[in-house]
Amino acid sequence: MGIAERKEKEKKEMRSLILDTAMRLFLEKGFEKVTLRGIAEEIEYSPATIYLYFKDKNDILFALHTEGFERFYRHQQTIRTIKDPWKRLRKHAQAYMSFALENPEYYDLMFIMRGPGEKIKADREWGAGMRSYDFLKQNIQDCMEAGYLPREDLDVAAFAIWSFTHGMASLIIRQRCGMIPKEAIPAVVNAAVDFMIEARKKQKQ
Amino acid sequence: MGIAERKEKEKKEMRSLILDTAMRLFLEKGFEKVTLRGIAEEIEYSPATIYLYFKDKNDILFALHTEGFERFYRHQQTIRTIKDPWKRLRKHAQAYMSFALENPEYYDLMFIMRGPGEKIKADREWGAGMRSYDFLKQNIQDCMEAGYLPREDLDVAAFAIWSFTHGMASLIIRQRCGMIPKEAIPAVVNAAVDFMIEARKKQKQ
DNA sequence: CCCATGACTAACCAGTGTTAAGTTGATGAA
DNA sequence: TTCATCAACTTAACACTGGTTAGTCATGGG
Repeated sequence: MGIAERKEKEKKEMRSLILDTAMRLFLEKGFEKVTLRGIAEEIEYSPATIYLYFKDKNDILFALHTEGFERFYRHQQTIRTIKDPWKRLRKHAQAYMSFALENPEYYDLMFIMRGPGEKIKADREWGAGMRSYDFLKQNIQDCMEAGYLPREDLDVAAFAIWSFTHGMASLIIRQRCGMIPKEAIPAVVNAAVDFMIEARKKQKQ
Repeated sequence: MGIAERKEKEKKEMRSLILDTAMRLFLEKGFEKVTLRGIAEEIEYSPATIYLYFKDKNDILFALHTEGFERFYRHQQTIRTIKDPWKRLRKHAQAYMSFALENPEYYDLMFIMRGPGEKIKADREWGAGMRSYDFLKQNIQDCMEAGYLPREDLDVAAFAIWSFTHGMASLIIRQRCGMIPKEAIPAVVNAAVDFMIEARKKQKQ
């Protein structure tokens, strides 16, 4: 089975070569500026070759989309081990931001870009996103139960916190923060998390 | 001067007809999906006619961009009359959100879309945005001075609050809130503002 | 009657997604 | 060793779309 096996591997490699290149072009050119011909040229194959590995252009964006949520979820899981719910929530926000800032292309695709086909809503695409959202909600609930946060509407709290981190991430990624010098951004983000979340901590009674 | 005057008026009307139509198409089709041919068809003129009123496509986006910041600033000014800084800050957030939700096309263009020509940064484009940002900062400072907020870093506080509202606005506009039923959105937004801002209020000592 | 102005027609040109048809080189049976 | 097969890959084209412009025409003020 050596040969079939090797071919299988090569096929996978080609797929991820295309995927990686597409993602890199996203980063560089942004937008729908990613073109099949562009990808093809970059990997030094003909445009038609790509169709041997992907159904069409959307299929590529789709694959990147799911891949993004996969990475995102894995990235979040690093905070699982933190015992104290409050510390965990804070790290949660930090992890969110570090994912966004270290993977701006993925973040953009997942949370900012007008979707490749807006119809895919109830699909397992959303499922992957939901998994992460539920993880956040669980974390907030733990904080409420531990007395760190007043027992308010869980959905509202989750939406508020998510909005806050997403707001920072998308302002930075879409370059609306001209007033903040680039090198100061991580510090400002951290301070903002303090301002918004840390300062909201209720002393355990 | 009757004739020249009338022609002047007609020219202005045509300009804003094009602008309005372009903006409406933005709303409907979104994206860079706005095409000169599309606008032309909509206003029932030939594509070439548009070039009599605008240099090129970017010129149109540009005009919409400035128009957007103009409206935005005017919208914000309605809260000027509120005396109590804390009430004013809360209304500020609400006004931000109502602008965003009532003018999603403008909001998208101004704060989310990858800019039509990213280079225009230090320009008066940014100036118009800055004016609104400074207004927010002033409001926050008033709250600090009135003892409603602890005297922390003003820039951090402004960035945090802006991020929060922008996060809500952009999640909603770019339809990442599948978990919230459409009709519940205004209420959730309000509750989130309470959660994030209202609850952060420090009693005057 | 002249011609400036506003508008239109028609086309150009550069892309873009996509596909049909051909080429080639390795694979594996005869 | 030979050679049909087949998958990978390419070429070339199709069918569009979109921004843009050159050339043309009608109308109405002077």
